Amino acid sequence: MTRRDIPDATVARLPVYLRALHPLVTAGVEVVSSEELATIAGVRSAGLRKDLSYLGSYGVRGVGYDVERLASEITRQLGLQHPWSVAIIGMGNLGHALAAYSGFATRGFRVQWLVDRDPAVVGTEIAGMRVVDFEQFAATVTEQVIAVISTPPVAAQEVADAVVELGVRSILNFAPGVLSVPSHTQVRKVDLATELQILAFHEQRGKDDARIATDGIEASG
Amino acid sequence: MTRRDIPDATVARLPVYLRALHPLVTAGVEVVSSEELATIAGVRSAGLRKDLSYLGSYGVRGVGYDVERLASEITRQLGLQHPWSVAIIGMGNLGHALAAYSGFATRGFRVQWLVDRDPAVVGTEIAGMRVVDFEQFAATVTEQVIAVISTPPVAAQEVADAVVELGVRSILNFAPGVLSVPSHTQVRKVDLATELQILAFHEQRGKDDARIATDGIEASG
DNA sequence: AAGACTTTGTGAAGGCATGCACAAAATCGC
DNA sequence: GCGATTTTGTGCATGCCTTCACAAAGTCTT
Repeated sequence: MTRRDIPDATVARLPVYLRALHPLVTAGVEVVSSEELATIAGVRSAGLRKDLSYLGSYGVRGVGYDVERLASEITRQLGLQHPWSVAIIGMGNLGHALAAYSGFATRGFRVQWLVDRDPAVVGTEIAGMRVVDFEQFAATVTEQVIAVISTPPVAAQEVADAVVELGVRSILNFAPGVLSVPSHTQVRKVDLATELQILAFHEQRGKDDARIATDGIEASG
Repeated sequence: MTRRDIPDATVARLPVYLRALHPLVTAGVEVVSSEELATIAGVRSAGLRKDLSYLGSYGVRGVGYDVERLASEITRQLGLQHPWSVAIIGMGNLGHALAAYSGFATRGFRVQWLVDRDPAVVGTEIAGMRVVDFEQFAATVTEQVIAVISTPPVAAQEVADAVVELGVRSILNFAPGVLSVPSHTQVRKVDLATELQILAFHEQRGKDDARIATDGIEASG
């Protein structure tokens, strides 16, 4: 059982497990069963066990998983031992909210740059950080950085090209529309209106179906 | 070919196609081939054709798809002929940004309620709308409504219970963590930190893989 | 009117993910 | 110590989604 090739579906769930583990770690719980953790995470226990098996064998039969060890193993696998630097580009409403979002810091990320091209915004302070223009950003980037694009749609491609040019290989894109990037660059997209439209479809169909989970995150009550 | 049971994966892409069609409609383009539209939407043409085939036969062989007809058909299928009412609950940074987000209005949604429980926030105006408390919201809801939960994590479950009680059957949840809802209620989740963590995993693995698409939205350039 | 050309719609195949069911492995009680 | 009990790890079956490849169906040219 090599630790290479973890299925994409599993990778997408590891953050969920990590999050589910966090309160247990804090509460000092030492051991958790796949059944319990699956309930917290909103998945099936068999799937959880299979997912964890890709990381190696970190459970004890008849007992369960060592909470702390499992959390640290997932953290390691996700590459979150050291925080990642994040640049938020586009300081509109959304960029503003993202800059102030505390969830990044608590989950392994450090927002290091707030970038905008509007001279009226550059130099102002948002959530305790000074907004810089793209040139200043480009001049100060040294390490690996994840770019978050929260510009208006028309500017998104241009920004993507520019950050790729800087060596960025991971982009989280909030602007609707498709980004063209080189093959070595990964893009994840969050489109709020799309999410609502999917909900609308099912709500309209209504009655028959329902309970469709995005990532298998939801549990019934 | 009944028009029931459209696969989930297809439903999730219909909004993308609709968005890709929009500029074509605006530009007055009359016909588009699956190849062209697939490029715009960032998918493969074969998959696009299969997806569209679930809606019925709206293309003409040797020609392509009538842009306007296709757009209106997808709009109809998604249930977007009439705008849906949306309530944003939790007027923190994110709720604030969502309230001001223009993308909802242009894509079939009308934000009708901004809800918060902080008395200091209730009554204030955000993006031209007055913030109400939950009681006022509950008292004025009549029609179908989609609830967007942008509260802190600890309040999310409580809010979910409350809106379900009001008859809401569709929830878009920005709060990390699992929501327990009755089986007739659908929840979609957007977790920003999770998205970054997935990026971090691939960036760390680096080199070998990359170009992993969230929804198959990205195109290479 | 017929043949060349284009593009859709779809059957079939392959790959991936999920869920089941159970053997393997550990603890606990006596 | 040994059998009962618990819980993991995983082989297998099932179902879903994607991709391929091509026949069907239309347009265009001559």
